[in-house]
Amino acid sequence: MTAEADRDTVAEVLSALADPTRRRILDALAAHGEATATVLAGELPVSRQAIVKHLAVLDRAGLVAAHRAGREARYVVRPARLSVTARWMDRVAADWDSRLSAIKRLAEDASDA
Amino acid sequence: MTAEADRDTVAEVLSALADPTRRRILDALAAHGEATATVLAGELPVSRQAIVKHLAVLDRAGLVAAHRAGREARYVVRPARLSVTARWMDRVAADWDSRLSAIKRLAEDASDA
DNA sequence: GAGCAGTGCAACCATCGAGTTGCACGTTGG
DNA sequence: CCAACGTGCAACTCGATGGTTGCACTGCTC
Repeated sequence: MTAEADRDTVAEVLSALADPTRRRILDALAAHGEATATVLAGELPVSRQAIVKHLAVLDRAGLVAAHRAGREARYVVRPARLSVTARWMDRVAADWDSRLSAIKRLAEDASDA
Repeated sequence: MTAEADRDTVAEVLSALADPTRRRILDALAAHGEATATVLAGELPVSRQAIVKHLAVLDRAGLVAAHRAGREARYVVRPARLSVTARWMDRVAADWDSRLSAIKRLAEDASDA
């Protein structure tokens, strides 16, 4: 995956995870291993339709995958994109850290002079 | 930091990072090491006031810190919360992974029987 | 084959938030 | 000292989106 694709992935994952209801859906989904929108709607305080929309967002972000079993649409969590985003975040944090220590070094050198 | 505080932190960081403009602000800020809202507004295609609001959000999320120098308010990035969120994400991804392999094992056992 | 689950689609509403503009206040430098 | 610069606060607009309800369709089951 290229760096640009990574950036897009990260953007989608972040905005998908920004919503509390979607995080709860992912929690419930992970707990079940596999579940339908109707089942999830039974556990969360929102309508089935709301769940369906959220699942669509999560699907676009690659955080869940769907497969049909007869008349049911079963969803599963997908960890890959989450790992990508976690790594991105770690890289950014490390980058900030090194920049900050560079600044600090400069400041100390200046006060030495 | 307790697990609950972590969850709150993560929620705030995620919704702060969900906005593309805020990510660009953080980028620019990291590049400068230290910058004022006015400077940032000069580099990004939004007004100073928009930057100010975003910086307030980022400050609440603990991703930046401000200090006054005369009539200026200088901002700096703060990596800590970002690392916390990255670790949280990694834990969740690992959790999903183990749940998925547990399911898979069950499925294989079932087909063996 | 009739009826019931379960899904999918569409229209609609309300709220939230990103962005703008205008103005008043403190700070600094000629 | 006053003029200009930078900041902070408030009011307003507007699009995105989370949520709802209603209905049509499809597949299971008796």
